[in-house]
Amino acid sequence: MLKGADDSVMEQEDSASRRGEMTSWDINDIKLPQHVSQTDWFQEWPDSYVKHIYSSEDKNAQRHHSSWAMRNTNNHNSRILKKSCLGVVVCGNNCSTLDGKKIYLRPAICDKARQKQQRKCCPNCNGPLRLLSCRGHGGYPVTNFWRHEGQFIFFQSKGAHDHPRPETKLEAEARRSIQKAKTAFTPSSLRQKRIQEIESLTGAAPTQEPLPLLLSNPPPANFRGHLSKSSQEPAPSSCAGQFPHAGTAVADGACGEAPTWSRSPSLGRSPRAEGLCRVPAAPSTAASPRPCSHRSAQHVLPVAKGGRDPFSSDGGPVGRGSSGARSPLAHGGGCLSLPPYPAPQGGPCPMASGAQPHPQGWARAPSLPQLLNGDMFFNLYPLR
DNA sequence: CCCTGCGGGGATG
DNA sequence: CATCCCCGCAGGG
Repeated sequence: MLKGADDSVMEQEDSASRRGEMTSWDINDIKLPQHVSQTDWFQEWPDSYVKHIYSSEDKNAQRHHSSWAMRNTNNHNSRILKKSCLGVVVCGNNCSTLDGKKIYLRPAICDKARQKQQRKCCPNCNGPLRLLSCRGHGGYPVTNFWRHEGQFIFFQSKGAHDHPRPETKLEAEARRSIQKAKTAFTPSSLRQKRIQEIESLTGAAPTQEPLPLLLSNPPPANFRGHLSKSSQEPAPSSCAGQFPHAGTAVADGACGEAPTWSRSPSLGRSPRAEGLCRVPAAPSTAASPRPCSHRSAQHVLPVAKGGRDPFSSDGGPVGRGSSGARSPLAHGGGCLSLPPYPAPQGGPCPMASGAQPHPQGWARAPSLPQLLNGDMFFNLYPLR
């Protein structure tokens, strides 16, 4: 409300240290600052032990949103909401899209949905999907805390994400709905036939490929609806697909490599299991109704109760000396992880502004302002 | 279907 | 005591 849009980026850094007003408190304090001269714009990608004070009017803050995939964690304290990061879903084959981007899907928040998600195939190459869990906080997932106090909503994050950014919530939703729309026409059983029909008619591979939206397609009609609905939460990063440079920013050499893969030796099973998913070298021809069937391969994880996180690669946190092993810094910066999907004009990124100044490696944001220049930005961000 | 928040409860330190 | 996690439930889109 007091801020200009254009200073959102620099502001963060600023806000963090603004006269100690912002940092002199801890989410656990009995008393939090009562008078705050300025509230922060909602931060879409908070990272690295930051604190923010939002207006209690801020929709995103009210909903405790984050573009990181955060799930509710019970801390047995109803006054402070705690959420922990689920990491990011990557392609087990470490494939790249035609424009060189890596696959960084948003882990489903719901446990069940997440398990189901992992049984699906990479939208790009049909390979198996793998959940790269977050261990940015002493071997544990990064945690975010929210506390509603009077006129403000206090936010604090602990830990630095040690993985690429997943799709934003809107991007994930958009992708889902597109896919659904694509398959909606055909009642499952007929799908195959249908596709073949189309194929024969058009003489070309049906648009039914692995995952359409991957390579640039118009966003679903309802996308706009989504956006406008949440016009309060417009956004940046997602204007990906359409922006050439977005792709370059993505992972590539920098991000998805080595450390990433060395990470989960024990996932489910032997990597062989992936074989079930056909993994064409050339995604473009992969087409056809692929029955991705590496199902059983995954949920096999014997979930010993108490074992932590059955989904992710390994049992415990620090356990495998991982934290030291994969320092984000090793990846060189600039991993935007903009999803390979096209982004509707105006970009979905619901949340707001900024780019995080913290050079922790992954968290380099694509500077919203760069993507959306002035006008657009303002349109998306009605004054509040 | 899935997201979100709540809260009981177990495991571990 | 603390923190971590898992699970089911309920409300809502």
